[in-house]
Amino acid sequence: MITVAIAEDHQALVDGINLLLEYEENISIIGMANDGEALLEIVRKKQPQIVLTDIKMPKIDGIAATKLIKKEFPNIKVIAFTMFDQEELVSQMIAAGASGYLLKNSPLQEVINAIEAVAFGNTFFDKAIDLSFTSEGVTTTTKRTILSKSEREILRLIGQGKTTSEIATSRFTAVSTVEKHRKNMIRKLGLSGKGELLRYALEKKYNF
Amino acid sequence: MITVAIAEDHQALVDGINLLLEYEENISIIGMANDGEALLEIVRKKQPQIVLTDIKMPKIDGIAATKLIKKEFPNIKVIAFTMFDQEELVSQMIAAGASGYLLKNSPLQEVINAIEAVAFGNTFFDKAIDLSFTSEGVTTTTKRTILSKSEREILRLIGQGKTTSEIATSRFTAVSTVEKHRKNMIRKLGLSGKGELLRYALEKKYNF
DNA sequence: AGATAAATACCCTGCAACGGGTATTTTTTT
DNA sequence: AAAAAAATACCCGTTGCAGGGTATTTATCT
Repeated sequence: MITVAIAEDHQALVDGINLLLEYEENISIIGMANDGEALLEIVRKKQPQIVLTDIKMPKIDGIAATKLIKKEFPNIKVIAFTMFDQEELVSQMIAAGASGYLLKNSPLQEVINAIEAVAFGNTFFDKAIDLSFTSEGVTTTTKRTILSKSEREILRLIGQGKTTSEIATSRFTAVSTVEKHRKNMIRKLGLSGKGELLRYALEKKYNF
Repeated sequence: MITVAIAEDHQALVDGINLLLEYEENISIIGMANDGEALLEIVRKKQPQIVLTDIKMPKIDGIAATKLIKKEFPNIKVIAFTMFDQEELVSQMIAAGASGYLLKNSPLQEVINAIEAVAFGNTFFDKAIDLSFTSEGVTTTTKRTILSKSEREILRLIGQGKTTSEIATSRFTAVSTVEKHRKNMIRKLGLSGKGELLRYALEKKYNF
């Protein structure tokens, strides 16, 4: 019997998965949560073998939740179940310790396949996911382009719609400094073009 | 027997609804589509009594699809099933002729309730929907700030990260035209500032 | 203590996006 | 057929963001 906990803020989808697994003899859902905090509670109490989690969630996002789970219970396998197939998110989930990654626009049957594959010790990544970028760096994960503290703060402000000069004022630094951070981030993240950094900031924001 | 057609681009959710309705004796799903175009085909061929449709969909969105369906088949009832609870969208769906509006973060059981209510001739709106704005204007709906067809198309392309000149090229129009549409949208939507239109486009897209 | 990374701040260039007009043609609605 | 709305295209000017440098101070990590 495989025990599973689900975290997902779209109740309709949770219900759907429940219905699907109701007739699966060897899979049992032992807990459901609508946010990351509730998920952690369930995990601590019931220690499922598999956690199926959304990335974009209230309170604690899926990436942070995964890190915490893997830290406390390295044996629990985590599968991401999300709408986003951005490389960044996939790689962050892998870095956090996820064993699988499912997209919501794939058939529900895939959920069963993924749960069984991961329970068996394999990894399971949706076929739509481009894993090319991991080929060289799966083991060395945390070497990836990581933003510095100031950069992340500025990125957050960009995501809130602040302009460069507003950010400079609120941080008591020069406009040129903020601009420099912007450029460095663009370079680090491999972006190009006018709106791309804002786009990136927004994708991260909802995002999780 | 109530006949239903579903349009929804998240296959997982379609599968979930299918599972749910499998054991409902008096509801039968006679067609499924992943985009608006396919939905219209199904509707024309099979003429279901109820159409359950997402709003954000490829090719033809739920609002446009609803208008077309209600124009050709006024007796077919349309229920919106979406993640968005924006006033704007709700009122557009009502204007388009929808009889119900469900949010994806409500229990799946609600789908059955809505289908049955609407099939019976009632309307069904998710309790999370704020309908206060309709009190004065249900009949006169179409007075709201609504983007035109070209504007929406351009907004979609903006959301995809296309620049003005790329959009102009792909639409075989002048750059100045696209710029004009941008400005008009900014005015209509009450926005201001460089990235705001992109931000708006992205917020609508993921909408969520 | 020495090396490395981060944060700070400035230079210059170019262009895409905004903000404000006006005007013509096409489509849609009445 | 007339009126209204949408789509087309152009004008002007301003500014913020990006792309390319360089350089100094402050943390941080061996």
